Amino acid sequence: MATIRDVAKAAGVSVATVSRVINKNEYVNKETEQKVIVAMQELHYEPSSLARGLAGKKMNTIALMIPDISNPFFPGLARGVEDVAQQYDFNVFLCNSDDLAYKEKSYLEILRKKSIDGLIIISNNVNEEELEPLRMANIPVVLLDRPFNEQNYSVVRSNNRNGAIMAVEHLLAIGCKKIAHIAGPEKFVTARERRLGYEGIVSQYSWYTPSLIEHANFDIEGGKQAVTKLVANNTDIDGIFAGNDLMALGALKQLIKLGKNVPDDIALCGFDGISLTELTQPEITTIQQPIYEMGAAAALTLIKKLKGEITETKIQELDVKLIIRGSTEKGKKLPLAT
Amino acid sequence: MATIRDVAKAAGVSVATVSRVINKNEYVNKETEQKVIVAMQELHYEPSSLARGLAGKKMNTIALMIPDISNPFFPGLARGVEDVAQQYDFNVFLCNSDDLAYKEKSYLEILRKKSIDGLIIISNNVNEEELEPLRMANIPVVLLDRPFNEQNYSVVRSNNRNGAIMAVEHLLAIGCKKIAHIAGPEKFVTARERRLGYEGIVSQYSWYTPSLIEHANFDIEGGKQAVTKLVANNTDIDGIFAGNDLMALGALKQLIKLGKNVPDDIALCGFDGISLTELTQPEITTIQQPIYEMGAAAALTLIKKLKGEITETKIQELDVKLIIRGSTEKGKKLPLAT
DNA sequence: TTGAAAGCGTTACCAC
DNA sequence: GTGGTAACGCTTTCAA
Repeated sequence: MATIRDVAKAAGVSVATVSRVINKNEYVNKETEQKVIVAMQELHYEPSSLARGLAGKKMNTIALMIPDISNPFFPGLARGVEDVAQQYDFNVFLCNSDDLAYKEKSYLEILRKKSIDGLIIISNNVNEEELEPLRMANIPVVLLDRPFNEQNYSVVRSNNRNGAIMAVEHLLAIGCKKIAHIAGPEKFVTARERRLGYEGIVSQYSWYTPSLIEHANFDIEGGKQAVTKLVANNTDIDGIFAGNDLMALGALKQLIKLGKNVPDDIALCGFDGISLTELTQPEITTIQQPIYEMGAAAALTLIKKLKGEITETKIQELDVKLIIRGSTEKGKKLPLAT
Repeated sequence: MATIRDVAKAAGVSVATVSRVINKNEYVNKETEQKVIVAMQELHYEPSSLARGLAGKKMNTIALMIPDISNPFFPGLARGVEDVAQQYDFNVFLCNSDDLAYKEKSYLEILRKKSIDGLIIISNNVNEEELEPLRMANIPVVLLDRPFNEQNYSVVRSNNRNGAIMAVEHLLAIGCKKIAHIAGPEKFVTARERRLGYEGIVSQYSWYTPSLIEHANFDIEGGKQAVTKLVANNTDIDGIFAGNDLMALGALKQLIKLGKNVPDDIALCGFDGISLTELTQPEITTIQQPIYEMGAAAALTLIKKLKGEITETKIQELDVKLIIRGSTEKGKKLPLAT
């Protein structure tokens, strides 16, 4: 590997000059610049990121900390992040935390040691204090999807509460008379916001009782279990708003197993817009978050901060969208699955 | 951030000594060691990876180059890779190539500049020549899933041909009399191997004709299109072996749309074992690859190479497994979806 | 506009 | 066992 010295020698100039043409900051004589460029090409010179980093430059590396890339919600986000990063010549470290505080902490340390430039994080655990070392090290952080604090950090999230309202209103619009909600764990801001959206609407109705809310884990199994309980406790439910798509998927499975017709007996609406909801029979109506765009927006915000193009912290709340599919199209004839 | 100098000063020893206790290679007096350790803790000293890297040490960073993290096949692999990496204190760069040669090339350059220690790659494009620079730089490479060369690189893959044979034999065993195959693009080794496995079995039968093989893209749309053609050209097909699960998913959708009963009219078997196949109605029988384990094995191999615990290149061929589900359980009464 | 040289925080070699 | 110090490859300040 050729070094900057080799280039300098080959071009007959000083190391400093070569550095100047690499960084394009200071003025360099056009002719000298050409000589240097030629020398760089001939030697296939590639600056060492390490050395630049040590000398105080950015590494063009960010980290993306998510609970679990194998959860279908995250790959889209990750792709959005990585695409933008790629576009701006950044690389991204993938960090799976499993939403475990100790893994997150351990990563935060490592990332500092490795001189990453910035962090995009999705976490329920992390707080001001844990991020303090990054603040000290001047490493900007963007909170994605689940902000714990919207004052001191840039945040990218979607409008969960509105989405929930849209979901419930849609179920009402198609004629549902008693709508249950499968809520995610309360430790998720997103779960809380969606529950609040649901409650905001249904609490005006006389049929509403708190037992229409069933909490469950944000996964398929959670959806199944919740449905079982819900159906046992409330014989006349005719609509379910699931707090995320995975739970909706589980709910659908279980409803079919229990012999319920979806949507005619019970209509179902999910939240997230992951592609799995298009594969079921019937397909699942859902509140679509702009997942990819959220990742992309987070990455863009972070990179602009790193480049100094943004200094203030800002909140980006992206809009969600109701996607109507078979699971709420009552009375429509669907092709049989078996 | 405290540096090694600060620690040395605080402990009243030389920088070299501190370095020694950090690296635990050479002998250091127990007492001095203690002093140093105490000093490190008091100053919250954390060695800079950059500096270590510049000085010739490994960065404990590997790259994972895959086509697209949002393709459901890859997150499991990525998770396997990252888990093992995490366990050995490595970080992983996520690189989405979209299977595009120019993106791959660009990444290969960047990775070299950034002094990554090793690479795990899934690619149809990359070849000996393109990886030469890494070889020169002494950066080990592990080929995952789609080896282009099994001589000079360590390879982790699964037994595609066997899997295909298992799939076809299963379809025969449940009574299928005419089995078609939706094959992936020929540029994928995996697609070719599966097709060969299929042909190996069916070519012995009198009903076999090459028109039973339909090529399509490895995605849902591909599966749909292939089914349309297949059904149009071969009215008496009663079994389909899809070259991967995404195609099987599309195939199922289209079969239902065409009014076919799966499995009674046409049985269906996929390949990969991604979790989506459990969500459909009926659930899809598939040949399950140990996806997570493949990622984990690749990472383990790479890291062992980096640690010098392995020197030779080796091939790991993991076994696949037939998972029987509704799409091949003929005559079994399934709950209705609508 | 350019060059010399002092860092950046480690490691590793050579002395003692 | 331990210390001194060149070297890793670059950026940046200071002079010229």
